[in-house]
Amino acid sequence: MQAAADPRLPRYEQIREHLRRRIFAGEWAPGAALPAETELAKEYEVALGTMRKAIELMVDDGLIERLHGKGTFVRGELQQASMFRFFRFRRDADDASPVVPHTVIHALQEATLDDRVAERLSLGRARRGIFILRSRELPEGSGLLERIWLPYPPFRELLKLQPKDMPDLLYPFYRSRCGVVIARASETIRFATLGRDDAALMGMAKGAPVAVIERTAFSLTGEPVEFRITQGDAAKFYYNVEIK
Amino acid sequence: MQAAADPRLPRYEQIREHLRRRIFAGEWAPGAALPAETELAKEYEVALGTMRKAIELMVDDGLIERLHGKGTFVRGELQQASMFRFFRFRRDADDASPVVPHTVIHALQEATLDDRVAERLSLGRARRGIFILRSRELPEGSGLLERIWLPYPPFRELLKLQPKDMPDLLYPFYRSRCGVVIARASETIRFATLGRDDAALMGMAKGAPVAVIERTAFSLTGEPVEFRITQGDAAKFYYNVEIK
DNA sequence: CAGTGGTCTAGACCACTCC
DNA sequence: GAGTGGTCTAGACCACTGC
Repeated sequence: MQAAADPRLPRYEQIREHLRRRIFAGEWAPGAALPAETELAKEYEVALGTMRKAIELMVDDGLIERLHGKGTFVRGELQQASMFRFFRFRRDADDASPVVPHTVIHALQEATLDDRVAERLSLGRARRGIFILRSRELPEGSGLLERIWLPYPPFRELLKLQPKDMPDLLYPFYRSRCGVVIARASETIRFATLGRDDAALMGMAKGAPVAVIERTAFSLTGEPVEFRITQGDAAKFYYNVEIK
Repeated sequence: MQAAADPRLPRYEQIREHLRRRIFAGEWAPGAALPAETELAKEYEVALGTMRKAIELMVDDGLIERLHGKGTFVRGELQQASMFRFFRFRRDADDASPVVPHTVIHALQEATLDDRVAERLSLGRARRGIFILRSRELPEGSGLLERIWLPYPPFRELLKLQPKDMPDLLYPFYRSRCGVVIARASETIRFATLGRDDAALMGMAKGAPVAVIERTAFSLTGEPVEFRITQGDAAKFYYNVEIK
């Protein structure tokens, strides 16, 4: 049960790495509680302060979460991942409106993942996988157009679904039906203009400017498991960055 | 010398706040070293661990920086603030080319700050201030067009300059000539199309798509002291976001 | 070498949650 | 009240920097 990592690293780094592996190995499922810090300190034969440091680092990593008086828990889904956070679709910018966008599935099918997608998903070369094309619409009108590529395993399950049974939120579905927890994502933003087909799907003019967000989503184990390209009206794009 | 903050807060929070104030008050200039942690622990009459916690928080805030074996230093300028980080202007994406963009000053003058700008700078109402219009160009060709608004004090000094004496990098200049250190900034990204005049200045077509970055920059004391609107070719805009 | 920050210990007591 | 994480102490020793 001892950490077998590089002994030149501080103990708390070794412990962090070891606990991370145990979480990846499924010893504690997402949402489950880790042993109390005093337990873990005993188990790893270190002082409480050292254990706390290791745990704090994992909290910073976003891997676990601490709740005073309750315990330390493996983080569930990635939060704040909605593509709508990049856009201002609300009528009057009054905040408290947790409207769930309506989803329209245009395609849900097997597909060959081309080289670009295969590279993002760290697949050796082009392979069979799953392709989804969908719109996400708010009552106000226009919304987002989304293309999603998934590797065949572990997402084969999705092909058994009727489009009408597709959930609005995919990540909880990935977890419950495919056993994959999305823990992290990398997104790039750029601008482009709409091709004819996409324009028709979005109810916008051909050549209209759009913001394009490309997201690679990673599982708890750090593997890229989903690649997604989302397009939305550039005029409604809005994003904030804090630097220090 | 003791912290006079809310005594219900943890000691390390009180100490953090107190040290922050002392830095703002100029007790240690940017780049200067704070006393050693053992000294500070004695001064505040706390254990070393408590002092370290307070210091770690300030490091996370970006206010100070620790160097093993050397000391703890007040951070100098805001880093990574270049507007070019939002764009891909490089020829072949070969990285190691620290090219300093060439700056062209189109205007440097007194101006009345309109309500929108005055609000961003937390000025009661429209006031006199300074307006700068400049281009930042790379050898490759097109670049960025920048509008900058500054309140009259402490930037009056700038008006004595000839445009040819304006430095490429403003923040070090603000510090050395106006006594203002930029410590933090808030940026929003949106999309627009070029008006006729801006298009001419940028050597682009009227109506061409641009990414617009609006930045409010804050001094060490937390006051907004500069408002800036930067425009660049939307086709070259590129930004990355990591979420977890 | 002296002086700095980094790691680690072995405790004590407090604050919060839940039964 | 039992169990959890949060705060704090008073030390020890290690690792890095610069004279």
